[in-house]
Amino acid sequence: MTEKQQRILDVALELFANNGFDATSTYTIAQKAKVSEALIFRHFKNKQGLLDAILTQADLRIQELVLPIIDSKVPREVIEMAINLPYTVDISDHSFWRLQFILKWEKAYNNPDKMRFFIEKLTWAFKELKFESPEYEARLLNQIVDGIAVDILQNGTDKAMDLRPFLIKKYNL
Amino acid sequence: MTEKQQRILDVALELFANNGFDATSTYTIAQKAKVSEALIFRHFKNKQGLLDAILTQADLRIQELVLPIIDSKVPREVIEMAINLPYTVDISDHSFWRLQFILKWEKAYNNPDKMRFFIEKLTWAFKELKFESPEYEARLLNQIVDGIAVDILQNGTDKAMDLRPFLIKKYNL
DNA sequence: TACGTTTGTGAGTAAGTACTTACTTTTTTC
DNA sequence: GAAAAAAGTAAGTACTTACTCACAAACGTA
Repeated sequence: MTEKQQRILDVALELFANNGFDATSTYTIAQKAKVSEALIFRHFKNKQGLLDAILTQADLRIQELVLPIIDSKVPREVIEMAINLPYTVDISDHSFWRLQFILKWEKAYNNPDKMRFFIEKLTWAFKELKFESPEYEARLLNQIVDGIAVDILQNGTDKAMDLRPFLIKKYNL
Repeated sequence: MTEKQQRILDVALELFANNGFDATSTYTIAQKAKVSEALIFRHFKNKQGLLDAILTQADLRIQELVLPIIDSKVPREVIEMAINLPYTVDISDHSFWRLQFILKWEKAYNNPDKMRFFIEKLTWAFKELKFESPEYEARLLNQIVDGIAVDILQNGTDKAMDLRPFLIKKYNL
């Protein structure tokens, strides 16, 4: 991956995340990345290929973020890490996460199975902690975490209420 | 509002909600609505005006849905209605709600204040019910309801887990 | 140093795009 | 029932879009 290639990906990610895929032209991407428009097509075949390349890099980053939770053997820790998840995302990664959530609204990119292992791990943790309905608890917490992430991404870290202490207490951690 | 005008709005809503605003051309809208493309511009001035008209109708429908909750004087009922909210939305209104959530990702349309009265009512209800942190509880429930709505809209009523009984029990209603 | 391969570009192109104009038809109003 | 207003359209226009192509520069390797 050359430097120009990565620059194209970075610019495209930012523009896709903030203006949307369809509202972003390859011409604009080329200009902002300071390369010729043709280079985009040389490297990524077409506009769709550009998005695919971004999403391939994306999947790695997502796994990276969720892996410590999947790997943990301490139920309490799993729940706590899940609650903290949306707050630990670096601001420089916000564009990337925005794109992730935006694309979920397009059928082709909405893959609920992606979060399966995460939900299963939560279920396991709640079961270990003797919660009455681990499956429901897991689903609920997953939705809460998702909701908090959306809130932070849409309104900024500062405007979003920090629910961590409240949730930690609620779950008796 | 003539029949053709309403037909344009209906078609535009569906296309905007499923393909996105930018990916939907006025030509396609006209074709599906079986009117000339020029009629769209005659009635709604431009493409943006078309979206604005849709959103004006939208605001009324949203208020309609939330009003019974705002009006209720029974705390228990307020919480219960809030929990049920996403499940009571008619399937024929799904396009409309999808658009609402999609547009939230564009700064110009993201107005967190829209939900203020709803959150304030929840806060009031939790306070009445002697919950320890009514503000936090309200925010959390708002996010849960939002999350459930997203889940239903993205994955369908059937695939989404029904969390109602679980939540009703959790809140001791 | 020669040579194949990769990286890069300027100048296209065909197919959209939102929107306008000049005009006709229908409806309303007195 | 005539005149005014509103509803409707076909055929454009100016511009943007994703994408191609012919060619040049840089690079790896023998």
